[in-house]
Amino acid sequence: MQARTHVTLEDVARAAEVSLATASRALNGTAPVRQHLRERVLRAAEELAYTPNAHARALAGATHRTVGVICHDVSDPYFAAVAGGIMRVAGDNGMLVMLASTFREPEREIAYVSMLRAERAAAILLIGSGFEDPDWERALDAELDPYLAGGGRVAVVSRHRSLKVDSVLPENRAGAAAMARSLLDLGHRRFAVLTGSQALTTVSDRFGGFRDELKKAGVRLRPADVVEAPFTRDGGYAAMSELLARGLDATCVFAVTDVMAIGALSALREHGLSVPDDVSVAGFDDIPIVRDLTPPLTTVALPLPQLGERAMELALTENPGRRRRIHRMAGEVVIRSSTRKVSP
Amino acid sequence: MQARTHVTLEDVARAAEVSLATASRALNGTAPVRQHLRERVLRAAEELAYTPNAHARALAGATHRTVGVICHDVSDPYFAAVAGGIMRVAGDNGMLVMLASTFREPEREIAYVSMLRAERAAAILLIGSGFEDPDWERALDAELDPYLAGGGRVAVVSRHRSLKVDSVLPENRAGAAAMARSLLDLGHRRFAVLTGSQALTTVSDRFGGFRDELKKAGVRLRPADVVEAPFTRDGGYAAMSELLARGLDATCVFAVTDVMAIGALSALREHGLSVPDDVSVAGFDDIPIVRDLTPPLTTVALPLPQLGERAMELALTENPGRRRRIHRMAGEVVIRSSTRKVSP
DNA sequence: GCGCTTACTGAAAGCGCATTCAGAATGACT
DNA sequence: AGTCATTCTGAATGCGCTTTCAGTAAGCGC
Repeated sequence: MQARTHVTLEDVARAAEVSLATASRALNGTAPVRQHLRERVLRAAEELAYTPNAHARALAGATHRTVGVICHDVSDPYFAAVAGGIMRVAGDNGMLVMLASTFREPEREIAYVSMLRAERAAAILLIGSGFEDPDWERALDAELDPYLAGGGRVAVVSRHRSLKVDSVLPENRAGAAAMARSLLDLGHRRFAVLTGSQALTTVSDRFGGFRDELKKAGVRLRPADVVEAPFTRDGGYAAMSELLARGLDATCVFAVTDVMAIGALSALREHGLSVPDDVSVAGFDDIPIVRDLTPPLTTVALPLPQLGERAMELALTENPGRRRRIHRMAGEVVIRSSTRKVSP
Repeated sequence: MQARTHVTLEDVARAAEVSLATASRALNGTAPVRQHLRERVLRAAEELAYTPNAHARALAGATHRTVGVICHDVSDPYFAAVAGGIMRVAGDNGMLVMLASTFREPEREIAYVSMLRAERAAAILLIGSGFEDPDWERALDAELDPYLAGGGRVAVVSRHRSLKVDSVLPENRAGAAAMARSLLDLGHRRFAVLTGSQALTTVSDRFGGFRDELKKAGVRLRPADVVEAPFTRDGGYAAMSELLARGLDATCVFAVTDVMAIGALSALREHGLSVPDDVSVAGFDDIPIVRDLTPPLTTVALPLPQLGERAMELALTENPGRRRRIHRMAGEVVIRSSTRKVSP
């Protein structure tokens, strides 16, 4: 690096012919400063294009207006939507958001928490399910504990087992159960499920809620009816293809995320099957795009941006008792055209 | 805020019974430290769950490993894809990304640059077209100049007029022209265009490239064939609806972004028109989802993640001569099923 | 004009770290 | 053993800012 000679508060003070302390007070309004002095300071700052050094500021005790957000992948519409909500309220509160994508590598998650800790971020938000390996979750706890002890705020979205930390929890189980009921009401009795790793609470809740509701109605899900695949469009495509390859014996396919459902739709189309005439498809999340698919996807709608907004608000809000606050958000079944009454 | 009593390097040094300086050197490996001392320091740091204070570090002269990214809206698939690329290379280089969404408000953009400047971010990346009002662009320059002077790095993606700063430029004009040629080759002669504000270079390049290429072929675009709307799905929907309301007299609709094309597709569908049988539709960008639409969208494919990657690389790369480096990236026409030969 | 309160102002003390500089310890040679 | 180069180590300084703390000047009543 080169000189990097920045304008400092001292330069401003000198130009305005006041002391450092007065300049600081004039700029921040932390204490009364006589009119003409204040003006001189403000003018000097303006002329010198002074920008306070956030590091010096944070070091000197002013609280740092930065929050960290960790998700799996911003380019996934689900995270993008949640992140959008977070950034909106962060922006409204004058906060800067540091966003990190782990690309589903636990090492990165830990590393990012550590960096965020080093940044003394005012809050850390973890979005989306954790990792399957309990060792990683423990390592995460170990990283988070001292942060919390040091006064840091942590909030998680859709991440169950996480320590005693503020949480925004979509009601995955109830939503999936409601979807199962809707599908049963349409007359479906033979189902297939496209799922992600069961080790993730989001998945096990959605899957469990769906399966249990079916069971209540006397409908069984055979192991062969359930395919596990990565949480991506291609994962959904692959899972659906596998199902198709072994001869699909279901009138309805439920994917635990919309993104997977999109892949499924594509596989079905390629296979010459019509949705919903030959088979119904339902998803979960209601990411914005699914409204515009053909056919528009039946899904469990989650208020994605609000998930992020609530989490950010929780993290920004004082929590005197240090109790774990949980904010549950219901999902709502939205029947669109990818599902239909089963033909008798 | 409360106590926030953090473990400091001094604590570690004391626990390891060495001096501050030695502890620092052992932890950073900036100078040789005798084996047994180093081990003691490392162990102490481990036990105390020490995390260096990034602010103190940055203040003391170590370069700060943080980059700022400003876009219009992360939840837009275009920005999400570019941001994904940025975050990938940032992560690989141990950098933390601060992402800000302006929601298309110029005040926010300026405010964010200022905050990023205060954070002494190693680089600032501006993604997407600037604002229409030249005053804002000037204000932005004024904010950026001292940053550059102070050794900061700035890179922009798809933002023409911006000062002498490293740029990654998709070839909007050429891409649109190529698309026009493809469409002409399919026999189309009557076109409609869905556009954003012409004041944005991205838009005027795409629109201009398209229009000029048509003109070369002797095909005129009447003002009534061009509708301007916001850069969103709903903008595209509204623009298409307007066109439809006045009686669409075109065999092919070109939208300057895929996101707008998605809205257009929806409006067309609602209006009972079939794509591509009644009308062809083409977009620009090739955001991931358009492959899965029905029909899959014909579009100009831009390597979105690479746009971000290149920009980040430019910003991370030393630029001794301080010359403006421009990295152009070509778009490629991808014909899918939303366009067809015009029926005679 | 004196004492007292109130309103500002400035000098100085850190915040936590990297780093310089001087000094101590070690080793290699004569 | 004595000299000198080499390798480590620690005390001290400063990064830019906020914030005490100890004033100084102004305002007021008498």
